[in-house]
Parts: sequence; structure tokens; C-alpha cells
Amino acid sequence: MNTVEAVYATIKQEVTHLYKEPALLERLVIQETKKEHKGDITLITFPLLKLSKKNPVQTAQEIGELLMDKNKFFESFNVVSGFLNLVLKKEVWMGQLNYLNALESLGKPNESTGKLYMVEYSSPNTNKPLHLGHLRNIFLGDAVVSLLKSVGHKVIKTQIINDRGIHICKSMVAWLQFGNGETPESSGLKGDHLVGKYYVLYDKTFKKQVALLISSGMDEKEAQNSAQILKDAQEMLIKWEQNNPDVISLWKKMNGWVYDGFDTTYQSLKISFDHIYYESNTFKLGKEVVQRGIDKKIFYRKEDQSIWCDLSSFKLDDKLLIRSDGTSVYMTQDIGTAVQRFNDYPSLSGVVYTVGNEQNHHFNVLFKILQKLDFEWAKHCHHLSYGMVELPDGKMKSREGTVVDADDLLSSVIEEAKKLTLERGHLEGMNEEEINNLCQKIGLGGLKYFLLKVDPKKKMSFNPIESIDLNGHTGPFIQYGYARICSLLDRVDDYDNFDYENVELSNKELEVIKSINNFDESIQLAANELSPAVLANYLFSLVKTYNSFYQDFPILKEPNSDVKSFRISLSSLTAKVLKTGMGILGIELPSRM
RNA sequence: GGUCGCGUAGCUCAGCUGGAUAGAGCAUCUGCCUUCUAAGCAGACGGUCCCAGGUUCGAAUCCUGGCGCGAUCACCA
Repeated sequence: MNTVEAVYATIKQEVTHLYKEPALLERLVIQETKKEHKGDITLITFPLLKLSKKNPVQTAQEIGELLMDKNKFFESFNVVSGFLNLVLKKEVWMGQLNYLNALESLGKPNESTGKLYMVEYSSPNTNKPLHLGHLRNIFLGDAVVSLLKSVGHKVIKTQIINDRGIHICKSMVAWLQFGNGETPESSGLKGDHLVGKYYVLYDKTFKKQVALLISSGMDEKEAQNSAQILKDAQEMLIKWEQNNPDVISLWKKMNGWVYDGFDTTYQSLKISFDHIYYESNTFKLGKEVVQRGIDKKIFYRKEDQSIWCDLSSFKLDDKLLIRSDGTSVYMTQDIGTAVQRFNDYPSLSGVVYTVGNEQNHHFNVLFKILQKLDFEWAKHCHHLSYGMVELPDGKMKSREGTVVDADDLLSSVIEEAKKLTLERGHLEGMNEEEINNLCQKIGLGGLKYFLLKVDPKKKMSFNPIESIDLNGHTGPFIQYGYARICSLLDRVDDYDNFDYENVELSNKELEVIKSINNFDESIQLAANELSPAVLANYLFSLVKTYNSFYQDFPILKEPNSDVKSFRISLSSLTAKVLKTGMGILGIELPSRM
């Protein structure tokens, strides 16, 4: 138990004892003192009034006096209305620093909880390249993986590749009709971009055909259902499910192109997966599970042979599971995938699906269907829902060409980082490769931080100019703070030995210690809420606090060696916290920039 | 229409299970580089926490009802 925790425990014990009410041990509210008041921690006395039978001020006074009498933690106390502000002795904070410094690893120590989780993220369709929305998904999922690991769980990183269905048939049909055998090699395009090009071409052709039909007198709905190219695609899907060799071989070829393209992007994002699922492999299991559901009378069949699940007990509409032509739908595949996962890893404590909030309803329905099927693990499935990324002038729409491509965005961000870094001119002595390496860290780090700092469940607005701005509440601000500490630490040698008892603390120093003290709590909270934003905001405010302390930090010519080594020690601890925290967010910290 | 989510400074966002005078960044303005990195620091300006009720010592936070925005309710994925 560290020193500050000991203080909290003492207060709770004393107050509990004073009012002879054991329940207080859990219920007492102690918080950090607001900075406009004198004190370090504050006990709120309002909830105690019924027990003390005194007014708020008297109650606070009574407890304050008791605490001063009974032990050695407190320097003084003051009472403001019902708030008891306690000033801790400097030794408490020094002890806290000492304790934190002695820890081998910051963040939660690596004791295993013995629990195994699976986190699904990225999960692209194989008909178009990754875009900005995928980046939010990917960074979020990757950070949640690290968060779960950092509190001691084991985690399997996974993605489900949407490699089948009508959408991929659309690209294939367009490629057959207009492609002239074009390949990534012959066109010089990245595989995913090439396939994406034909998806767009399909859409254009489809619209043209619909417009033609409408102008020949057909009504809109009907025209949309009878465009030839759509019929071609639907026909191809049926052939695909029948294992038609020509269709399968084309499908394999074009998917291969896409995978190569994705791999390149993943590499530049520095992410990887442990286990990849393909819907083409799980949809059959899904159909089997649905069949079993029919046998057990959990589902029902309509006259046209389509299969449905009755969800009226959950106040939801019935859900289609198998089309009348016998092909499966998205839901069928997801049922199969879920079952497959728990077959593969029976010990899973939970699965986290990182998927956009436009699919909230889908996952709600999925989990309910799994419940109806009596899988007890169904309640351990969690949808990590995140909001859409919008551009300053509105939503991204692929049809209107306002999609921000992931590859383009990444390279433009790195380019911009390079421009700004060179302008600053602090990089003398670095060679070309080192500079590229650094700018890659800054660009990617800035982008990650920008997308992670917002609460996942909220939609966010992506401002391309702000994302590459390295000022303010940004990743590079934190990276820069870390680089300054490193450069400072480079210039000193011994900072381990100083007399913890005899160092005078300034307010700024105290604030840094207080901030660092909350590190574990932030990680725990972020992991519980599956929200890297909590951690990101913590790290930003730590750097802000540290910067202000660093500003008047005449370390190299400090006459008092205890003060000097204390400050170095505090800096070193701050660096450790930043490295751990940013590491969890997946953001690299250059030691020089 | 039903369901779910959101609404905090000009803009982008924090605000944890209810706590003191609601906080940051950007933008605007004012100071600060001869010592370790000024991608920085200090300060000013900026608020009907969407509205109305309720719960209580206390509400941006919880509840109810409105208003606004968004998502979704497909034999699309």
C-alpha cells in the first residue's frame, strides 16, 4: 500500500470509528481539493450530517480536529462550508514519489487475471480501400487491446474479413465487363485501390441503367430492382454459393489483390492480428446453426422458404436469417462467426466487437438471437460502438467522392510533419533515414492521438488542417514533452540518491506528483470503459503540468544536489509514465525531436 | 412513426459513480528565448451547460416531458 492510499484508508477508518457506522468505510466521499482552495484532499461532510447531528461546518471541524490529533499525515486543515480540506505533510507526497519510483513497471503490474478476451476490429469489406473511418476503428480497437492487456487480461486480436456477399460480386462483375484483364501490376495501382475502382464503376453503371429504365417509364423502385448489372451481380452470388469454379477463381484472384493492399496499409500503421476470420468460412456454420434453430423450433420458416427469428419478446421486429432463395444474410454470417470463435477458444471471457454505431441495432439483434439459441456466452459479447468521423463540411460519402483514403491521409500527415520539423531546424546531425523515421512517428502518432482523444461513442469531426497541426492538444505535444525530458536526462548521470525527508516541494512539483499518482486509476478507468480517450486526456494534462514545472527548472546549475536529484527523479518518473501510457495508445515516443 | 445516441465558450472537445466560482485546446489579444528543446510557458477575452419541470443540503451530471441533430428499423453489408 502506498502512502496516499494509507492516508485515505486512515481517514475512512477514523470517521467510521467516530460515528460507529461500518457502512461509511465504502461510502465516504474523498476527492482532490479544487485548486482555488488550500489543501490536497477534501472530505465532503454533507452525507455525514445525519450521523454527526451537527451542522456541516461543525462536522467538518470535528473530523478535522480528530484527524490532526490522531496521526502524523496532516499538516493542517481548513473548513469551507461543508468541505473539509486537508493539507498533507510534504513527507506523504515524497513517500508517494519514492513508492512510485521504486515500482518496476508503471501502469498496472503484469499480474495475470487469467482471463482471455477477443477484440475484433478493422474488419473491412474487400471491395474498397481503407478510409478515415477504418482508421478510427483500427486505432480504437488496437488501443482497447492494449488497455485490456495492461490490466492483466490476455487478448486475441482478430478481424473478420467480409470477403463474400453481394458487394464483392459487384466489383467482380464490373471488372469482367470493363476490366480488360487489368491487374495491380499492369495498372500500377495498389490491389485494394484497383478493386475499389471497379466497385465505383459498378455503382456508376448501375445508376446509369436505373436512370435509363426510369426514363423509359418504369417507376423508381422497380428500376432499381431490374437494372441488368445488379441482376448479373445477384446471379454471380448464387453461383458463388454453388462453388462455381470460374466465379471462385476470379473471387480468389481479386480478393488476393485486396489482401496485399491491406497488408501494406497495416504495415505502415504498424498493426497486426493474431487470428483472421473470413466470412466465406463461417457463413456455412451460420446456416447450420440456423438449421438447428429451426429443428429446435427457435426459428420459423415462411411459405416462401425464408427463415426468420421471432424477437417480439424483446420488442424487436422479426429478423430474416435465410433468404427465400436459400442464400444467407449478414446476420447468418455473424451468428456463424460468433459460434466459431467460442468453438476455437472455449475459455473466452468476452468478445469485443469494434464496429461503427450505425450497426447498434444489428448487434443488439445478434446478441438477442444468440441468447435465444441458448449460448451462455452470448451475454459476454460486447459491441464497442463508435461514432462516425465527419469532415468539416459534412459526412464522408463514397458516392460523392468525399472519402478520405487511409493511405493518402497517412502519407500527407507524415509529409506535413516533415515540413514542420525541418522548419524548426532542431535536427542537426540527423541523417535522412533518422529524419524520415522521426517524421513517421510524429505523423502517425499525431493522427492516432487525434482520433483517440475523443470519446468513442461520440461522432467526431475530422479537420485535416488541425490533425496535422502540432500545437495544442495533440500527440506531438506529448511526444515533444517526452523528448525534452529525455534530452534533459541525457545530461545528468546520478539521480537515484537523495534525501526524501529533506526536500522542499514547490507547488508545481507537488502538482506533478499528484498527477502521476492518478496514472493507474486512469488506465483502470479507460480499460473498464473501453475508452482510450480517458487515458489520452490524462496524458495531455500530465504533460501540461510537467511543462509548467519544467519551465523554471534550472537543473544543470542547481546548487543543492538534493533538489537537483529530486527533480531529475521526478522527470524520469514522468518519462516512464508517458512511455507506458502512450505505448498503450500505440503511439511511439521519439527520444529526440 | 418506433428504438437508440448526442446537444457544454466563435470552433473542436474534457467534465469519472451527483459536490465548492463549469475546464482544456484552437482562434483573437498581452507578456516571456544569453543557461537544459519557444512544437513551449504565464496571462486576458470568451458560457442561458438546448428548454421546462422533478428528485435533495447540493444537478452539466440522475428522472420525466418537450425541442433540435444523427443513426437505425432491408430477402444491403
